[in-house]
Amino acid sequence: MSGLPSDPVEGFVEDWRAAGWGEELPMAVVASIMRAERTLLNRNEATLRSFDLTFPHYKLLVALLFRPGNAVPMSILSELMMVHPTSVTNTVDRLERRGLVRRAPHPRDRRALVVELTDDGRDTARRVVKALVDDGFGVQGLTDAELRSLVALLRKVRLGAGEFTDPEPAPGP
Amino acid sequence: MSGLPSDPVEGFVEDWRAAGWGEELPMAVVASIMRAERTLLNRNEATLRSFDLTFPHYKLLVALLFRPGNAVPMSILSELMMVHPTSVTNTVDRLERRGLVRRAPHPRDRRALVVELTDDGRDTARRVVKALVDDGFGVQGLTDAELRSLVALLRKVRLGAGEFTDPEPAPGP
DNA sequence: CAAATGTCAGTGGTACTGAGATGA
DNA sequence: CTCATCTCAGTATCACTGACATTT
Repeated sequence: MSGLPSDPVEGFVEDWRAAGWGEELPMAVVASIMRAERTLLNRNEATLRSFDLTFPHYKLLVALLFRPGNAVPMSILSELMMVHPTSVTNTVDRLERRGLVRRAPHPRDRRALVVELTDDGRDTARRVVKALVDDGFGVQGLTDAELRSLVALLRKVRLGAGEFTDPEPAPGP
Repeated sequence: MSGLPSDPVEGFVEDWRAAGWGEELPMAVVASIMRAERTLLNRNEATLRSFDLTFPHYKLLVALLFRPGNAVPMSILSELMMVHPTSVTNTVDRLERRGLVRRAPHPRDRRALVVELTDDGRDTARRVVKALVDDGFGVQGLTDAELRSLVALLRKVRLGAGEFTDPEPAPGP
Protein backbone atom coordinates (compact mmCIF):
# COMPACT_ATOMS: atom_id res chain seq x y z
CA MET A 1 0.00 0.00 0.00
CA SER A 2 3.04 2.33 0.11
CA GLY A 3 1.30 5.53 -0.95
CA LEU A 4 2.20 9.12 -1.48
CA PRO A 5 0.36 11.72 0.55
CA SER A 6 -1.28 13.24 -2.53
CA ASP A 7 -1.62 12.81 -6.27
CA PRO A 8 1.74 13.53 -7.91
CA VAL A 9 0.14 14.02 -11.31
CA GLU A 10 -1.82 17.01 -10.09
CA GLY A 11 1.24 18.79 -8.79
CA PHE A 12 3.00 17.93 -11.98
CA VAL A 13 0.29 19.44 -14.12
CA GLU A 14 0.41 22.65 -12.13
CA ASP A 15 4.18 23.00 -12.53
CA TRP A 16 3.87 22.19 -16.19
CA ARG A 17 1.16 24.75 -16.77
CA ALA A 18 3.01 27.39 -14.77
CA ALA A 19 6.03 26.87 -17.01
CA GLY A 20 3.88 27.37 -20.09
CA TRP A 21 4.87 24.23 -21.94
CA GLY A 22 1.51 23.61 -23.54
CA GLU A 23 -0.05 20.23 -24.34
CA GLU A 24 -0.63 19.72 -20.67
CA LEU A 25 -3.65 17.48 -21.21
CA PRO A 26 -1.85 14.91 -23.36
CA MET A 27 1.04 15.08 -20.91
CA ALA A 28 -1.29 14.45 -18.00
CA VAL A 29 -2.90 11.52 -19.82
CA VAL A 30 0.41 9.88 -20.57
CA ALA A 31 1.69 10.41 -17.05
CA SER A 32 -1.54 9.03 -15.62
CA ILE A 33 -1.38 5.95 -17.81
CA MET A 34 2.25 5.27 -16.94
CA ARG A 35 1.62 5.62 -13.22
CA ALA A 36 -1.58 3.61 -13.28
CA GLU A 37 0.26 0.85 -15.09
CA ARG A 38 3.04 0.84 -12.54
CA THR A 39 0.67 0.91 -9.58
CA LEU A 40 -1.52 -1.89 -10.88
CA LEU A 41 1.55 -3.91 -11.77
CA ASN A 42 2.97 -3.56 -8.28
CA ARG A 43 -0.31 -4.55 -6.80
CA ASN A 44 -0.99 -7.58 -8.98
CA GLU A 45 2.59 -8.77 -8.92
CA ALA A 46 2.14 -9.71 -5.30
CA THR A 47 -0.55 -12.16 -6.40
CA LEU A 48 1.50 -13.45 -9.31
CA ARG A 49 4.52 -14.01 -7.11
CA SER A 50 2.54 -16.44 -4.98
CA PHE A 51 2.25 -18.55 -8.14
CA ASP A 52 5.88 -17.95 -9.07
CA LEU A 53 4.85 -16.12 -12.19
CA THR A 54 6.05 -12.86 -13.69
CA PHE A 55 3.74 -10.63 -15.63
CA PRO A 56 4.96 -11.75 -19.06
CA HIS A 57 4.42 -15.35 -17.95
CA TYR A 58 0.91 -14.50 -16.87
CA LYS A 59 0.13 -12.69 -20.10
CA LEU A 60 1.18 -15.68 -22.13
CA LEU A 61 -0.76 -18.18 -20.05
CA VAL A 62 -3.91 -16.09 -20.22
CA ALA A 63 -3.54 -15.54 -23.94
CA LEU A 64 -3.63 -19.33 -24.29
CA LEU A 65 -6.42 -19.90 -21.78
CA PHE A 66 -9.06 -18.16 -23.89
CA ARG A 67 -8.59 -19.88 -27.20
CA PRO A 68 -10.20 -22.93 -28.67
CA GLY A 69 -7.78 -25.75 -27.97
CA ASN A 70 -5.69 -23.47 -25.77
CA ALA A 71 -3.16 -23.25 -28.59
CA VAL A 72 -1.75 -20.18 -30.33
CA PRO A 73 1.07 -19.80 -32.87
CA MET A 74 4.23 -18.14 -31.59
CA SER A 75 3.96 -15.34 -34.13
CA ILE A 76 0.47 -14.46 -32.96
CA LEU A 77 1.64 -14.46 -29.37
CA SER A 78 4.32 -12.02 -30.33
CA GLU A 79 1.70 -9.64 -31.70
CA LEU A 80 -0.76 -10.11 -28.86
CA MET A 81 1.89 -9.51 -26.24
CA MET A 82 3.49 -6.68 -28.17
CA VAL A 83 6.99 -8.04 -27.79
CA HIS A 84 9.79 -9.19 -30.04
CA PRO A 85 9.65 -12.81 -31.25
CA THR A 86 12.80 -13.67 -29.34
CA SER A 87 11.10 -12.56 -26.15
CA VAL A 88 8.32 -15.03 -26.84
CA THR A 89 10.89 -17.75 -27.38
CA ASN A 90 12.42 -16.90 -24.04
CA THR A 91 9.12 -16.81 -22.16
CA VAL A 92 7.94 -20.06 -23.72
CA ASP A 93 11.25 -21.70 -22.85
CA ARG A 94 10.81 -20.86 -19.21
CA LEU A 95 7.19 -21.98 -19.03
CA GLU A 96 7.95 -25.14 -20.96
CA ARG A 97 10.73 -26.06 -18.53
CA ARG A 98 8.18 -25.78 -15.77
CA GLY A 99 5.72 -27.97 -17.64
CA LEU A 100 3.05 -25.28 -17.99
CA VAL A 101 3.08 -25.05 -21.79
CA ARG A 102 4.45 -27.12 -24.63
CA ARG A 103 5.38 -26.50 -28.25
CA ALA A 104 3.58 -28.43 -30.96
CA PRO A 105 3.85 -28.32 -34.73
CA HIS A 106 1.47 -26.01 -36.54
CA PRO A 107 -1.12 -28.10 -38.34
CA ARG A 108 -0.67 -26.43 -41.72
CA ASP A 109 2.60 -24.54 -41.69
CA ARG A 110 5.71 -26.55 -41.00
CA ARG A 111 7.72 -23.41 -40.29
CA ALA A 112 5.47 -22.46 -37.44
CA LEU A 113 4.87 -23.74 -33.96
CA VAL A 114 1.88 -23.45 -31.74
CA VAL A 115 2.17 -23.11 -28.00
CA GLU A 116 -0.41 -24.94 -25.96
CA LEU A 117 -1.27 -25.26 -22.31
CA THR A 118 -0.55 -28.49 -20.54
CA ASP A 119 -3.11 -29.73 -18.04
CA ASP A 120 -0.92 -28.31 -15.32
CA GLY A 121 -0.65 -25.02 -17.17
CA ARG A 122 -4.39 -24.75 -17.62
CA ASP A 123 -4.94 -25.44 -13.97
CA THR A 124 -2.37 -22.88 -12.94
CA ALA A 125 -3.74 -20.28 -15.34
CA ARG A 126 -7.24 -20.76 -13.98
CA ARG A 127 -6.12 -20.43 -10.40
CA VAL A 128 -4.10 -17.30 -11.11
CA VAL A 129 -6.99 -15.69 -12.94
CA LYS A 130 -9.31 -16.55 -10.09
CA ALA A 131 -6.96 -14.97 -7.59
CA LEU A 132 -6.72 -11.79 -9.64
CA VAL A 133 -10.46 -11.68 -10.21
CA ASP A 134 -11.09 -12.10 -6.49
CA ASP A 135 -9.01 -8.98 -5.97
CA GLY A 136 -10.82 -7.15 -8.77
CA PHE A 137 -7.44 -6.76 -10.49
CA GLY A 138 -6.66 -4.06 -7.98
CA VAL A 139 -9.27 -1.76 -9.45
CA GLN A 140 -11.56 -0.21 -6.87
CA GLY A 141 -13.85 2.72 -6.38
CA LEU A 142 -15.24 3.07 -9.90
CA THR A 143 -18.77 2.42 -11.03
CA ASP A 144 -19.48 0.11 -13.94
CA ALA A 145 -20.36 3.13 -16.05
CA GLU A 146 -17.01 4.70 -15.22
CA LEU A 147 -15.16 1.52 -16.03
CA ARG A 148 -16.92 1.27 -19.37
CA SER A 149 -16.14 4.88 -20.12
CA LEU A 150 -12.51 4.30 -19.23
CA VAL A 151 -12.23 1.34 -21.56
CA ALA A 152 -13.76 3.35 -24.40
CA LEU A 153 -11.45 6.32 -23.86
CA LEU A 154 -8.36 4.15 -23.63
CA ARG A 155 -9.43 2.47 -26.82
CA LYS A 156 -9.30 5.84 -28.53
CA VAL A 157 -5.85 6.49 -27.12
CA ARG A 158 -4.60 3.11 -28.32
CA LEU A 159 -6.15 3.62 -31.71
CA GLY A 160 -4.69 7.11 -32.06
CA ALA A 161 -1.25 5.87 -31.02
CA GLY A 162 -1.35 3.20 -33.72
CA GLU A 163 -1.82 0.05 -31.68
CA PHE A 164 -4.38 -1.18 -34.18
CA THR A 165 -6.42 0.04 -37.11
CA ASP A 166 -10.05 -0.52 -37.96
CA PRO A 167 -12.04 2.18 -36.11
CA GLU A 168 -15.11 0.05 -36.57
CA PRO A 169 -15.58 -3.31 -38.24
CA ALA A 170 -17.41 -2.23 -41.39
CA PRO A 171 -20.51 -4.42 -41.59
CA GLY A 172 -20.78 -6.61 -44.64
CA PRO A 173 -22.63 -5.17 -47.70
CA MET B 1 3.17 2.11 -36.94
CA SER B 2 3.07 -1.68 -36.69
CA GLY B 3 -0.62 -2.19 -35.94
CA LEU B 4 -2.98 -5.06 -35.47
CA PRO B 5 -6.00 -5.28 -37.75
CA SER B 6 -8.44 -4.79 -34.88
CA ASP B 7 -8.62 -4.10 -31.18
CA PRO B 8 -7.32 -7.12 -29.28
CA VAL B 9 -8.95 -6.02 -26.05
CA GLU B 10 -12.40 -6.36 -27.54
CA GLY B 11 -11.84 -9.91 -28.65
CA PHE B 12 -10.37 -10.61 -25.30
CA VAL B 13 -13.40 -9.30 -23.46
CA GLU B 14 -15.69 -11.46 -25.56
CA ASP B 15 -13.73 -14.63 -24.86
CA TRP B 16 -13.58 -13.73 -21.21
CA ARG B 17 -17.30 -13.12 -20.96
CA ALA B 18 -18.10 -16.28 -22.89
CA ALA B 19 -16.05 -18.25 -20.39
CA GLY B 20 -18.03 -16.72 -17.53
CA TRP B 21 -15.10 -15.53 -15.47
CA GLY B 22 -16.76 -12.40 -14.14
CA GLU B 23 -15.10 -9.08 -13.35
CA GLU B 24 -14.72 -8.46 -17.05
CA LEU B 25 -14.82 -4.69 -16.65
CA PRO B 26 -11.88 -4.45 -14.26
CA MET B 27 -10.05 -6.96 -16.46
CA ALA B 28 -10.73 -4.84 -19.53
CA VAL B 29 -9.54 -1.71 -17.75
CA VAL B 30 -6.30 -3.29 -16.64
CA ALA B 31 -5.65 -4.79 -20.06
CA SER B 32 -6.39 -1.45 -21.69
CA ILE B 33 -4.04 0.40 -19.38
CA MET B 34 -1.24 -2.10 -19.92
CA ARG B 35 -1.58 -1.97 -23.68
CA ALA B 36 -1.94 1.79 -23.82
CA GLU B 37 1.21 2.10 -21.74
CA ARG B 38 3.13 -0.20 -24.03
CA THR B 39 1.90 1.50 -27.19
CA LEU B 40 2.67 5.00 -25.95
CA LEU B 41 6.04 3.83 -24.73
CA ASN B 42 6.93 2.36 -28.10
CA ARG B 43 5.87 5.50 -29.80
CA ASN B 44 7.67 7.96 -27.54
CA GLU B 45 10.79 5.86 -27.24
CA ALA B 46 11.58 6.68 -30.84
CA THR B 47 11.81 10.32 -29.85
CA LEU B 48 13.79 9.57 -26.71
CA ARG B 49 16.25 7.44 -28.61
CA SER B 50 17.17 10.41 -30.79
CA PHE B 51 18.40 12.03 -27.57
CA ASP B 52 20.04 8.83 -26.35
CA LEU B 53 17.68 8.65 -23.42
CA THR B 54 15.72 5.77 -21.99
CA PHE B 55 12.38 6.31 -20.35
CA PRO B 56 13.70 6.14 -16.79
CA HIS B 57 16.31 8.74 -17.75
CA TYR B 58 13.62 10.94 -19.18
CA LYS B 59 11.43 10.59 -16.12
CA LEU B 60 14.24 11.66 -13.85
CA LEU B 61 15.23 14.65 -15.97
CA VAL B 62 11.66 15.87 -16.19
CA ALA B 63 11.11 15.39 -12.47
CA LEU B 64 14.02 17.78 -11.95
CA LEU B 65 13.01 20.24 -14.65
CA PHE B 66 9.86 21.34 -12.86
CA ARG B 67 11.19 22.15 -9.44
CA PRO B 68 12.52 25.32 -7.97
CA GLY B 69 16.26 25.12 -8.33
CA ASN B 70 15.92 21.98 -10.43
CA ALA B 71 17.03 19.96 -7.43
CA VAL B 72 15.29 17.04 -5.73
CA PRO B 73 16.46 14.69 -2.97
CA MET B 74 17.17 11.13 -4.05
CA SER B 75 14.55 9.76 -1.68
CA ILE B 76 11.85 11.93 -3.21
CA LEU B 77 12.90 10.85 -6.68
CA SER B 78 12.49 7.28 -5.59
CA GLU B 79 8.90 7.97 -4.59
CA LEU B 80 8.07 10.08 -7.60
CA MET B 81 9.43 7.50 -10.01
CA MET B 82 7.97 4.59 -8.08
CA VAL B 83 11.21 2.65 -8.08
CA HIS B 84 13.59 1.22 -5.54
CA PRO B 85 16.26 3.58 -4.15
CA THR B 86 19.00 1.54 -5.73
CA SER B 87 17.40 2.08 -9.10
CA VAL B 88 17.62 5.81 -8.56
CA THR B 89 21.27 5.46 -7.65
CA ASN B 90 21.83 3.58 -10.88
CA THR B 91 19.94 6.06 -13.05
CA VAL B 92 21.64 9.05 -11.46
CA ASP B 93 25.02 7.39 -11.95
CA ARG B 94 24.43 7.11 -15.67
CA LEU B 95 23.13 10.63 -16.10
CA GLU B 96 25.93 12.03 -13.96
CA ARG B 97 28.55 10.30 -16.09
CA ARG B 98 27.02 12.05 -19.09
CA GLY B 99 27.10 15.39 -17.33
CA LEU B 100 23.34 15.88 -17.32
CA VAL B 101 22.84 15.86 -13.56
CA ARG B 102 25.05 16.15 -10.50
CA ARG B 103 24.79 15.18 -6.86
CA ALA B 104 24.96 17.87 -4.23
CA PRO B 105 24.69 17.73 -0.44
CA HIS B 106 21.25 18.28 1.04
CA PRO B 107 21.20 21.66 2.72
CA ARG B 108 19.81 20.41 6.03
CA ASP B 109 20.28 16.66 6.22
CA ARG B 110 23.79 15.36 5.96
CA ARG B 111 22.59 11.85 5.21
CA ALA B 112 20.78 12.97 2.10
CA LEU B 113 21.77 14.11 -1.35
CA VAL B 114 19.92 16.22 -3.84
CA VAL B 115 20.19 15.64 -7.55
CA GLU B 116 20.26 18.73 -9.70
CA LEU B 117 20.31 19.45 -13.40
CA THR B 118 23.47 20.77 -14.95
CA ASP B 119 23.14 23.46 -17.61
CA ASP B 120 23.57 20.76 -20.19
CA GLY B 121 20.96 18.61 -18.50
CA ARG B 122 18.46 21.44 -18.37
CA ASP B 123 18.98 22.16 -22.02
CA THR B 124 18.61 18.50 -22.95
CA ALA B 125 15.51 18.11 -20.81
CA ARG B 126 13.90 21.12 -22.44
CA ARG B 127 14.62 19.90 -25.93
CA VAL B 128 13.30 16.43 -25.21
CA VAL B 129 10.12 17.79 -23.72
CA LYS B 130 9.65 20.05 -26.69
CA ALA B 131 10.05 17.16 -29.08
CA LEU B 132 7.49 15.10 -27.17
CA VAL B 133 5.09 18.03 -26.93
CA ASP B 134 5.37 18.64 -30.68
CA ASP B 135 4.20 15.07 -31.16
CA GLY B 136 1.40 15.51 -28.61
CA PHE B 137 2.98 12.64 -26.63
CA GLY B 138 1.55 10.27 -29.19
CA VAL B 139 -1.99 10.99 -28.04
CA GLN B 140 -4.38 11.75 -30.89
CA GLY B 141 -8.04 11.74 -31.67
CA LEU B 142 -9.47 12.78 -28.31
CA THR B 143 -11.18 16.03 -27.46
CA ASP B 144 -10.04 18.12 -24.53
CA ALA B 145 -13.13 17.05 -22.65
CA GLU B 146 -12.30 13.41 -23.24
CA LEU B 147 -8.72 13.92 -22.13
CA ARG B 148 -9.87 15.61 -18.96
CA SER B 149 -12.33 12.83 -18.30
CA LEU B 150 -9.59 10.26 -18.84
CA VAL B 151 -7.26 11.95 -16.37
CA ALA B 152 -10.03 12.06 -13.77
CA LEU B 153 -10.94 8.39 -14.24
CA LEU B 154 -7.34 7.27 -14.11
CA ARG B 155 -6.91 9.27 -10.95
CA LYS B 156 -9.65 7.17 -9.40
CA VAL B 157 -7.95 4.00 -10.52
CA ARG B 158 -4.64 5.12 -9.09
CA LEU B 159 -6.27 6.17 -5.86
CA GLY B 160 -8.16 2.89 -5.56
CA ALA B 161 -5.03 0.89 -6.22
CA GLY B 162 -3.21 2.72 -3.45
CA GLU B 163 -0.82 4.92 -5.38
CA PHE B 164 -1.61 7.79 -3.05
CA THR B 165 -4.07 8.78 -0.36
CA ASP B 166 -5.87 12.02 0.21
CA PRO B 167 -9.10 11.81 -1.84
CA GLU B 168 -9.35 15.56 -1.62
CA PRO B 169 -7.21 18.09 0.16
CA ALA B 170 -9.57 19.04 2.98
CA PRO B 171 -9.78 22.80 2.96
CA GLY B 172 -8.57 24.49 6.11
CA PRO B 173 -11.21 25.38 8.74
C1' DC C 1 18.76 3.04 20.59
C1' DA C 2 15.84 2.65 16.31
C1' DA C 3 14.81 4.71 11.90
C1' DA C 4 16.14 6.90 7.61
C1' DT C 5 19.34 7.81 3.56
C1' DG C 6 22.13 6.32 0.11
C1' DT C 7 25.65 2.98 -1.89
C1' DC C 8 27.67 -1.47 -3.23
C1' DA C 9 27.68 -6.23 -4.85
C1' DG C 10 25.11 -9.63 -6.77
C1' DT C 11 20.89 -11.71 -9.02
C1' DG C 12 17.10 -12.49 -12.08
C1' DG C 13 14.35 -11.13 -15.64
C1' DT C 14 13.09 -8.63 -19.91
C1' DA C 15 13.65 -7.21 -24.49
C1' DC C 16 16.35 -6.14 -27.91
C1' DT C 17 19.96 -6.68 -32.29
C1' DG C 18 22.09 -9.50 -35.72
C1' DA C 19 22.79 -13.86 -37.82
C1' DG C 20 21.18 -18.13 -39.37
C1' DA C 21 18.30 -22.59 -40.44
C1' DT C 22 14.03 -24.09 -42.27
C1' DG C 23 10.01 -23.92 -44.99
C1' DA C 24 5.90 -21.32 -47.62
C1' DC D 1 13.78 -16.01 -55.14
C1' DT D 2 11.72 -13.57 -51.56
C1' DC D 3 9.44 -13.59 -47.45
C1' DA D 4 7.93 -15.54 -43.05
C1' DT D 5 8.85 -18.26 -38.82
C1' DC D 6 11.58 -19.39 -35.17
C1' DT D 7 16.02 -19.97 -32.60
C1' DC D 8 20.60 -18.81 -30.89
C1' DA D 9 24.28 -15.84 -29.11
C1' DG D 10 25.28 -11.70 -27.32
C1' DT D 11 24.13 -7.15 -25.22
C1' DA D 12 21.88 -3.47 -22.60
C1' DT D 13 18.95 -2.04 -19.04
C1' DC D 14 16.38 -2.33 -15.38
C1' DA D 15 14.71 -3.34 -10.76
C1' DC D 16 15.25 -5.84 -7.12
C1' DT D 17 17.44 -8.23 -2.42
C1' DG D 18 20.69 -8.07 1.29
C1' DA D 19 24.35 -5.94 3.60
C1' DC D 20 26.57 -1.81 5.07
C1' DA D 21 28.19 3.04 6.65
C1' DT D 22 26.46 7.35 7.98
C1' DT D 23 23.43 10.47 10.18
C1' DT D 24 19.04 11.69 12.39
